[in-house]
Amino acid sequence: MPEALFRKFERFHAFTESEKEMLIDSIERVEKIGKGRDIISEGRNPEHVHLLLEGWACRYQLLDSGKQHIMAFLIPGDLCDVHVTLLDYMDHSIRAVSPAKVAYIPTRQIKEILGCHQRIANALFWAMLVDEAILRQWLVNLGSRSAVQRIAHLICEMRVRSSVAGICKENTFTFPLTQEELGEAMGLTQVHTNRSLRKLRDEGLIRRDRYELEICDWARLQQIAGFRDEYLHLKAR
Amino acid sequence: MPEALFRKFERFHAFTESEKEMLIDSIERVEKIGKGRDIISEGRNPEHVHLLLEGWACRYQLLDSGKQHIMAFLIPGDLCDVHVTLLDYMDHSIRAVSPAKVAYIPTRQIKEILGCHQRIANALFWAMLVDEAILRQWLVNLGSRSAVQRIAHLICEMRVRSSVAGICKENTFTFPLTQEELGEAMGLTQVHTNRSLRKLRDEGLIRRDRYELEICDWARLQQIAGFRDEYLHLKAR
DNA sequence: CGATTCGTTGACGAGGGTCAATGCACGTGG
DNA sequence: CCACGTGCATTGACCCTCGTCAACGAATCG
Repeated sequence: MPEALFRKFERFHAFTESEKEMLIDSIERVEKIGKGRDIISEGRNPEHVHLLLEGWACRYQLLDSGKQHIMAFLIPGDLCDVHVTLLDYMDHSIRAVSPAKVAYIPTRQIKEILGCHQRIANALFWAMLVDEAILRQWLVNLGSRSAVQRIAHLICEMRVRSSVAGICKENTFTFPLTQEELGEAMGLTQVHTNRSLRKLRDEGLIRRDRYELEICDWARLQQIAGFRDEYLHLKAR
Repeated sequence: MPEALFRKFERFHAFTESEKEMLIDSIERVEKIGKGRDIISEGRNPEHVHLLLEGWACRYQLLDSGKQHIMAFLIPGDLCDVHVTLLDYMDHSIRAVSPAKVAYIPTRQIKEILGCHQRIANALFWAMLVDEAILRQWLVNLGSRSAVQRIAHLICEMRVRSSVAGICKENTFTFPLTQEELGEAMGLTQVHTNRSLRKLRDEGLIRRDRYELEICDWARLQQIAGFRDEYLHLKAR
């Protein structure tokens, strides 16, 4: 089931069949989550770690102002909250931005794996470090780039990550965000997000049909965004 | 020597004397780093992990535009780059923003500790998770708050972290940033940073004397910033 | 078939960027 | 001790990106 996870981890090191089986066996159950529903809510420590199998999700936080800010997008193969194995408190929430399918893995199991299976533990650790690197890039994005650049950069990132997860065919992949959500992530209003997207479209860089996104000029899109993929640590070693 | 590190880790769990000794013994040497000098540069994988003992440092990245963006501030007790134990590539640089003292720990030693000493490994893991949580808050900061709020929020954070590290007396602590650096971190120009700082000063919230910063109204500063310290995971368990 | 959600467009204003000059505290060398 | 240079903070004038408010379309769904 979690092919996307294995594909991602192969960047770090390939798992043996028995390791894969162990991971699959640790899945307690799989659930479908409706679009817009929370997978985990801020506050308490859940008893499961969640692995996204299908669809997109986002980390987000509610603000005093009533607005919310999106801090990350998760795609198939991403673990939502290895955090909770060590932190006693979720400091943000995660919700599905499209219909999603989620695997529930008991926290206990993850702890056991972390303790007993060095190789898998390292892979999880590695995945967390990459997540952190992504977070840093988002920070640079918000802090130092214009609206158009920010959006272009996010598109570049999600395209590469989708490729790694095996859900990007040619130059087209699923990008199931409303302009409002895209704005919430990029620190922009929905209106300005709309205009910026339009610029990218008018320049012939991207095309959108419903929630499918096609990249028409990959080289120029990267260049405009200032995107370089090193931070995703793709090179298999 | 690394009292700040131990103080910080106590939030997670107290170390035994032998564990402390092991960490101290793993230090190969200690070096002074001049203000503005790089501790590690983007690119290759160094053979040491760096522990900050005195002074502040920052993670930063150079941009195509020639500008740079600061993605984190490090204070005594912070490990700069546990990353390099698993990632083969530093995707950003770290430099001293004030004169600093840095302990060099061979990567090999850290790997050994991660493999053999579960408790210490967990503590390192925990520290990384907290760093990630901090990063997420910075993201919210840049994405959803005004200049004054951003700066106020950073001040709140650094005050709490300084307390934990044991380098904040009463309401005063060392805040060795130029307005330019502060701006580079908050996504603002130096000029606007100046005006925003002035507002905080005029409102009687903070006072600055050289690089000492005094917080005059802690409650209101937090309120303006929208600061809540949960994300720092302070509660000792 | 409305009802709702999401995208599109316009008008206007404000927060923050840019450019540039000035002041102030140093540290250094003569 | 003064002269000078340098790094940093301060302030003003002006402009542009992006936010706000609001209305209208288009698509989807029960």
